[in-house]
Amino acid sequence: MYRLTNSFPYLLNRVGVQMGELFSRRIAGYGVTLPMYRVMAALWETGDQRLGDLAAMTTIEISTLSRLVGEMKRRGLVTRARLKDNGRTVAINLTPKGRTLVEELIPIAIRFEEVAVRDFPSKNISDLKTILAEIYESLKALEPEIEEANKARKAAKSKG
Amino acid sequence: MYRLTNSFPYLLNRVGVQMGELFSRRIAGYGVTLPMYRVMAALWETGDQRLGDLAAMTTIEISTLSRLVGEMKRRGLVTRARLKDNGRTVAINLTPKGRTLVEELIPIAIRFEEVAVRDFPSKNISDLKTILAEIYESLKALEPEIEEANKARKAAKSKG
DNA sequence: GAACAATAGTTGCATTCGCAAATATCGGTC
DNA sequence: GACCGATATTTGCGAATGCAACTATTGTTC
Repeated sequence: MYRLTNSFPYLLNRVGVQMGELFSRRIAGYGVTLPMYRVMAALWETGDQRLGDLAAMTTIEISTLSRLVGEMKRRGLVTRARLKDNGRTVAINLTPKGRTLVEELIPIAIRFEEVAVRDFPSKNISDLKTILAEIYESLKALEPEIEEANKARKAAKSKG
Repeated sequence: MYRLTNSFPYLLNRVGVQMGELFSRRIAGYGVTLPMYRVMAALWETGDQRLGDLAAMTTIEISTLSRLVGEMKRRGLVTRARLKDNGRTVAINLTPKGRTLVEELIPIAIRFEEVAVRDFPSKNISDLKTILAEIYESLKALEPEIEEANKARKAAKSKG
């Protein structure tokens, strides 16, 4: 018998939401939100990104990210500038202020992760990370059948 | 060197967001959103729930859930009624219509999960689920240090 | 049994979000 | 080099979200 509470997406989402909520509260005093942290940490790892790449890296929808980056620029955390040689793309980077801040926050993130996984041997955790990364790739296989199912439904609708 | 993209919350969130987005698109034709599905699947597993319990089970914030349940009631998917013996709590249940619908959707959820995990031996997946469930519990350990850090910060602020 | 605290849920309000449309630039074609 | 499709980002707008304040009911204390 199927149980939601034993399903993979449920267990995953629950941990994700909860970690996000706790981390948000932890960093609120620094004046940044969780999405802002994600953007800064992504830029800290890989600087000079285009908006679309940053969206893919952070899994933040692109229009949401556009506004978020605007706000972060206003606060002096990042820079955003059109490229000279290609005016339709922008390059986003950390400012020194943004860099200093994210380097304060990363140890907190490390601490959180450490508490989350400390009951398990590190081998299990690194396996788990590998699995998560591969599952992410596997999900691409679902795309076509989503299209197909929706197409079928639409066709049935217009006929009936 | 720390990398966001190798951190546990990042890998987790990415899979969670992506699965949610794909599943949303898959079920959109049935006229329900992902949060609605979560509520229905939770009620299918454990019926007759109070709002607060349902919020805990689904990790949906309680005021959001209150409105969501209202909308679902309006659509005839669930019932919501104050208890006779305790007027401050409500009991939420699936209607026959809601039950029929969720029983159509659950096989789709099963299918998605199957695709997600099919590259791994089921032992690994069940281990992974166990770990996710235990990590969720471990996170409670972070609560006190969040309070403490924020208290410390507030004290420093009022002094300086 | 009146007063007050605690529990459960709902609603006001400002913010965030995401889709779709609009804008801006680039690359190719004639 | 004007036109058209493709690519990259931004913006308009309605819906969803979450905190805090509010309402309603129950439990407790004197």
